[in-house]
Amino acid sequence: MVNNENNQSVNPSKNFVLPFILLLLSRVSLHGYELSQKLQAFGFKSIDQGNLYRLLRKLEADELVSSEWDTTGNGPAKRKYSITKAGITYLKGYANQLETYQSMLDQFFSMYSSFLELYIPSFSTRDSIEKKSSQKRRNDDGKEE
Amino acid sequence: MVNNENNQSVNPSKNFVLPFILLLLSRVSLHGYELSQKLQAFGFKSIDQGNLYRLLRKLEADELVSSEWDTTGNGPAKRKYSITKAGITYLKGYANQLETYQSMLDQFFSMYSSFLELYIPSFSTRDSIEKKSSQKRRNDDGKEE
DNA sequence: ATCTTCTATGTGTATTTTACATATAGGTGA
DNA sequence: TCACCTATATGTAAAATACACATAGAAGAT
Repeated sequence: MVNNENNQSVNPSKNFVLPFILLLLSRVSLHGYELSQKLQAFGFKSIDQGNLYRLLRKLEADELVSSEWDTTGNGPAKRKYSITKAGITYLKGYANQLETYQSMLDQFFSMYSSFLELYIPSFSTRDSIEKKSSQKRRNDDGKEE
Repeated sequence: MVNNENNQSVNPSKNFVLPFILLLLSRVSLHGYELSQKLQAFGFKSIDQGNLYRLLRKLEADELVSSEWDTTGNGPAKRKYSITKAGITYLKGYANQLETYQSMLDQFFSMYSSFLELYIPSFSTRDSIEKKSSQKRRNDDGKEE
């Protein structure tokens, strides 16, 4: 799933949750259960717990994250995940993919507005849809290497 | 994949291409090969031809689209697809899903900007990233029913 | 004539991803 | 003790995707 070389899939539908995980871990170390909650707050309404834990072990095997047991605090032991250098590199790559994804959504809604005008003629006189339209943030991912 | 009831998956990573297909067909009837090209223009760099044709047959079985053979024009016969009423209903539903998807991306890039500032201190003085930020288009899908 | 290339629609199947069910175990409060 | 929350994990079915290949009409080149 995480490809060794930079042939990251261009299809945005693949592994959508992955960049969010890496982004969250880039700020602070978290364990799986916390991640699950933060992802829900992000808008992921149905992350499968089992698959999330499996994914984290896979990411660790691919060395995008590292983990250690956290026995402090209450409750059962937690496996605390941190992002690695390789993980940060991948985060940047995934962010680029998500940008193209976002521009596809912009195009979708631009065309979708026209569709609504066709089907609901009164629609164009309403101001509830403000087109975010064309992508401005572009061609700069903050590379410094 | 296309669920009969309105328990459409909330996970935006599923069937990302589907709403784009329905949107394209909402404007004009197209055959598979044309769809494939329009989707590439949309940004889908790697749609699998075989799976696209299979998906279209599946959509027809689910009655979101209908098809008829088009023997006019040159070349081999084309199967011309049109959207159905049910297809339009689903398009609206998928558009709502894509909106939540878009707001997730907004949140991602908002947080990602902070990440870049941490890792590339000079970044904040540059103006190449203009935050599109918070979602404005919301809570109105043009329902008139 | 046949060869290549482009258009156009498909099938077969392996791999990957996702969904759903279930197991284990520590801790808290009724 | 029982229910509930936290926390991690496995087993497996179902769905989606990737990759290979088949068929066939038409156009233009050699």
